[in-house]
Amino acid sequence: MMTQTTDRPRLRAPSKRSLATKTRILDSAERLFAARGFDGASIRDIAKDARVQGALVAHHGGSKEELFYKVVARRAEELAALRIAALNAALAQGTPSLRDVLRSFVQPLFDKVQGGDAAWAAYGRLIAFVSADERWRDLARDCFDPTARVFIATIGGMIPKARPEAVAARFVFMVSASLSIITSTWRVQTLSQEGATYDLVEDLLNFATAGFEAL
Amino acid sequence: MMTQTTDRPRLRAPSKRSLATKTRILDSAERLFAARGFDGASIRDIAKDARVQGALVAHHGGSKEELFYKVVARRAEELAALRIAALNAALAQGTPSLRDVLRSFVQPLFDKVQGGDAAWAAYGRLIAFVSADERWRDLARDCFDPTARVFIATIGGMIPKARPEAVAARFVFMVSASLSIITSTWRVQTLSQEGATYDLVEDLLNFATAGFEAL
DNA sequence: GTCTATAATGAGATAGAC
DNA sequence: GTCTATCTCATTATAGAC
Repeated sequence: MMTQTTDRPRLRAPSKRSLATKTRILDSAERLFAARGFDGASIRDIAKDARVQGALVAHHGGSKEELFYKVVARRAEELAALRIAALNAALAQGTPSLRDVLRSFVQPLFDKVQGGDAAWAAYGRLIAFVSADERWRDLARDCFDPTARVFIATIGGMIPKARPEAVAARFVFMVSASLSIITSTWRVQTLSQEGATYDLVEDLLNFATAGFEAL
Repeated sequence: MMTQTTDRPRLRAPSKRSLATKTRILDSAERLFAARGFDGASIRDIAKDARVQGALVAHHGGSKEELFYKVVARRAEELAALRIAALNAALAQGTPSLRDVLRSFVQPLFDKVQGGDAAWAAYGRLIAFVSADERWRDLARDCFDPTARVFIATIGGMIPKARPEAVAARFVFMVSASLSIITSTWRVQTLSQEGATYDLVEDLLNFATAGFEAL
């Protein structure tokens, strides 16, 4: 997975220009992977989009698969930190509601996705791709499972009678439903024949909270 | 989209052998598209898997995109019929519960997917791909929206106070969660540290029914 | 309806100069 | 760290014989 073959530290830090190039490559890869999927986006397209020679993509990203990993991992840590911070803020209030806990998982991503940053919007679609395709099983485990475990443990503690598998299953259901907001908002609009915008995140929280409380 | 350029009927019916070949091609395409996605599966792989020359795939399937459409559409009609039949059976009993109505949508696919038929298992993954990628928007509309509308109307009739958009949104949440059973059962097992099998369909129905009833 | 053969393009990866 | 150039292979699609 790593480009470097030894564990020795690099001789010098990368230059500012190099870092900027690498960021541009990762940004382009993120956008194109999100738009066309892993196989649908080519290294050449990514290089062109980043205004860079093809060999540079290999230099900064390694193989195509390594590049995909780097793109997904890049924002995963920030997202995890936001979610854990939101959870801790909720827990600090004494006895948070189940809805507060679920919100602290769901809201940070949507704040980013709907916050006007196109890169985060792309990243949201990327998460949906990763979650829907067993091919990225290891990647999902590395990037998203640690946070999920914390939330599942917290939720389980709030519903002592519930079996752990039932909590985990409902959590996966909720995550999947939340990603459908990113991939399928158009579908909700088509099916309800409504053009108006509509706060799907609040609706998801209503739906999921009730689903958990039924335990 | 169609291979024929005119609407005139064909001069003669396809031979048995031709039909068998076409079926074999669609079966292989279904399996490989489900395993690797649209871009990940090549026409060559499909031809090889079907033990057929590449040109025959083009002859029976048209372009790669047309082939994908045909594969998805092939079982969509049967699935829709099973769902509508289950719904009508539930409605014939007088006043079915919301859970019964939701089950009549969800259960037919899982009966097929878990029924030991590998082709239907592949088709289930295919539906998950189609649902998660806006690229197949038109395909999803053509193949799955008519049935969805019937169910949304029925559910809406059972919860008169609910806004139509809220019902449609919850329906999309439920569909997405149900597809996560196909794509992410391994994830539930990993996150709950349980090796045991577990009836996720019943759990999904509990989750979704509570989510709808909260309206 | 089936096949061989091939056209035309694009893919990922890398060697080696600077 | 960057670039040019190129290798090798796979891709979809189609022409034309049978």
